[in-house]
Amino acid sequence: MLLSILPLVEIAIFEGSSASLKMKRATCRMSDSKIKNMDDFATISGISRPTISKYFNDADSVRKSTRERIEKALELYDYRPNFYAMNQNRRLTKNVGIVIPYMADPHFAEIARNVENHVIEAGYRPVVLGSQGNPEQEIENLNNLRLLKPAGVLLAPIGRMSDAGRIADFCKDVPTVLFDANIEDVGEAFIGMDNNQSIGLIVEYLCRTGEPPAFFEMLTPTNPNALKRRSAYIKTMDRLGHQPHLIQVKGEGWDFEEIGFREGSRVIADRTLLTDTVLCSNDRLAIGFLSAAYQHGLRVGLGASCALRVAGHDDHPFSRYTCPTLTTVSQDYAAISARSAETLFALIDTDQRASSREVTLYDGRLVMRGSA
Amino acid sequence: MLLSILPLVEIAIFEGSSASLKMKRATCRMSDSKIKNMDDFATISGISRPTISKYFNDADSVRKSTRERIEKALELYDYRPNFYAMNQNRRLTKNVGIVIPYMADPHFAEIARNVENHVIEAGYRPVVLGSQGNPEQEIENLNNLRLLKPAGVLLAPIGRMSDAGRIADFCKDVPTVLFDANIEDVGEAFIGMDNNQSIGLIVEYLCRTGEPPAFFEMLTPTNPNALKRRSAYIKTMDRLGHQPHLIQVKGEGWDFEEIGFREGSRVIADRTLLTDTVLCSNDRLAIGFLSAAYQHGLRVGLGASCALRVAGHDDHPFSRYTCPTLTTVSQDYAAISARSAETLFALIDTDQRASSREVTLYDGRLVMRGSA
DNA sequence: TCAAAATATATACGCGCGTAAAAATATAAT
DNA sequence: ATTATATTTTTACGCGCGTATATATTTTGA
Repeated sequence: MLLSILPLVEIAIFEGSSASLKMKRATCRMSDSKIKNMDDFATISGISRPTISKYFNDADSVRKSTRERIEKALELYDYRPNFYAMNQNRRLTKNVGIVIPYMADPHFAEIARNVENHVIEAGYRPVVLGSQGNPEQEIENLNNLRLLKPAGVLLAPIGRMSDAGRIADFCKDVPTVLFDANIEDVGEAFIGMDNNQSIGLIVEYLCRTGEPPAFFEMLTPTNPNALKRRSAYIKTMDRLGHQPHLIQVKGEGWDFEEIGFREGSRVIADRTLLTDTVLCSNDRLAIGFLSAAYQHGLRVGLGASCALRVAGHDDHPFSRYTCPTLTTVSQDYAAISARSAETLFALIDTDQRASSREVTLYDGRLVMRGSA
Repeated sequence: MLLSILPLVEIAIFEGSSASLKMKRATCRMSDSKIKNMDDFATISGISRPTISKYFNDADSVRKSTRERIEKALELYDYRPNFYAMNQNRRLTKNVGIVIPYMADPHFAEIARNVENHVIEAGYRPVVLGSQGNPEQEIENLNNLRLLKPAGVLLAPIGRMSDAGRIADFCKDVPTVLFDANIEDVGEAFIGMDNNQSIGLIVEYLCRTGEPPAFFEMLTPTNPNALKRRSAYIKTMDRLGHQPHLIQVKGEGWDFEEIGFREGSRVIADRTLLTDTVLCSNDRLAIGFLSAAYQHGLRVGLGASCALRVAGHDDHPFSRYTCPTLTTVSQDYAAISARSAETLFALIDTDQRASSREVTLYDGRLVMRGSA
């Protein structure tokens, strides 16, 4: 029944600058008036509400003397406009939505953090949302963003499972830049990494330093990057004159370490591995695989004493702490997030849609660690 | 200047039941009317707006025939009330805030997920917020929750750095149950784990199966549980007639793996370790320590062939994939989250503050894996 | 000093929805 | 059928703030 639609809302508010907050906190105690709304604040500050409203929209839009009076009052009474009421009847806000596929994945958490900073620096207010790997929640996040009337949205889609149609509908209403994972022809632009280059890089490295790698991946990956990596692997192996060897394991959901561990264990136990080198489609799978190898007594790493080489992809925050540390390809987070933000702000500023959908791909960088 | 206060908002909306959504999606295409608000929907459904409003507040509060008419209309036009406008002038909402210290930590992500489910089951709408380890953002989260007029809040505080005074202020206005980390006398109740019991458990286990453990921890831990664990360690060692040995390392922030790795490396290199057994204050430190041991060629685990035993605390989702897998104490997530939710709902239902602040502590369970 | 330009005020309405009270209607009970 | 009860409708106002317009007050420039 319809009643059981119970939305879950994740909200977190972050204060960029804090010095002023502390000041306010220190002084506001003396006058414990109950400033409930803008009207109250207008009254005690002796300034009309429309002017106060203007100030909060853009502090430089009021006369300097007025601004100083307002800020003096702000130090006495720590009033702040109601964020939700604010957006209710605004034409254009300074809100920028940031939607990522999975909050609990440190990989995405780091990306979000990065993008967030760019948004703050540009004078916008980031609104970060996680879709928890659930395409319906992804749509829900976008619908919810709509209510905040965002100036634009930076969206890293879940991927293959995403409801492309409804996302496209959203993009018609709100300027949206896709990043991390592409959906063909959706959004004004896409910024991501060049899986072709990055996989080529690590496959070449592995081939040069030992046996050609097998490719360990999920049979039906959620992320479209995974599919690109698969074909990039095959292409590179072909180019180097090696026979591609795909290990496509079963598994659904986002518990990649578990899948890497379970299927890695199986592969090792079955002795179906035709090579001593395994390239995993992403670091989280590799982390599980490493654990499986350890438990089977297989020493992973370079050199004669090792039975196996394992490499990953993404430079997951955790890959520095695996045993051995994980050789991988790092994404240029900085460039991707900077460019995504820039692209969106350019769209917002020109107030027009992109004439053509621009796709920007950044190169990965080889990170040589202990595992391969 | 005050202008630079740029709040960051994290929002995610989750649809509990989805069958109805799909149905709506399938049928709403036929009539592409632009239902913008409740007035529009009232008009097309032929029912007055106050009744519609009543329905969305509680579907059972309207006559069955009316309800059916509304739901028939809902299938044709997929209208949903504006969440933010809804809360604007409500006396009491069904919103329940859930605030956790750090979103990107899989440990807290799992706890949040658990609590969330209980809130949904009770017919409330969870609003999950992460404080990113930042006490100001924690306060900001609470302030922001206030705007949503929540029926209650489940708060896992950052800990030692939390602004206890302002949190207490919040608790005066909104029924709040603390969990995971306690702040003395703040909130209506606290539900957590019994660090005394859990540390006693693992210290006893370690002593019985090998050398008494040293305690590896941060000198100035963020989390108050860490302090309890420290004294529990000392107490248990005393009781067992062993000399406590604290290894208190420097380090700030939330990058525990890095601290565990860096300081673990130092301790191992310095040979200041007086024992072959190390109990880490939490799993994330242990994960870093394990990595350090591996890099120093120290074999970790039980048995004669191993040079070191390492144990953790919490049963972090990742501790199943370390090399070796991590022996630890698991928190009773299920019990803690269930009890926290129950306690809050009892408070909400009776509509009165707790007569006395109740503290409930659950036992930990020993998880014997490979590392000790 | 005085007019022109810039800014602030007063006033009013809008956003999308909650909620209260009285009037109208439908249902249940007799 | 009639009365009593339960629901719905009408009407109106409130929440906290954006925004528009006319008016009043500065500030600026000459």
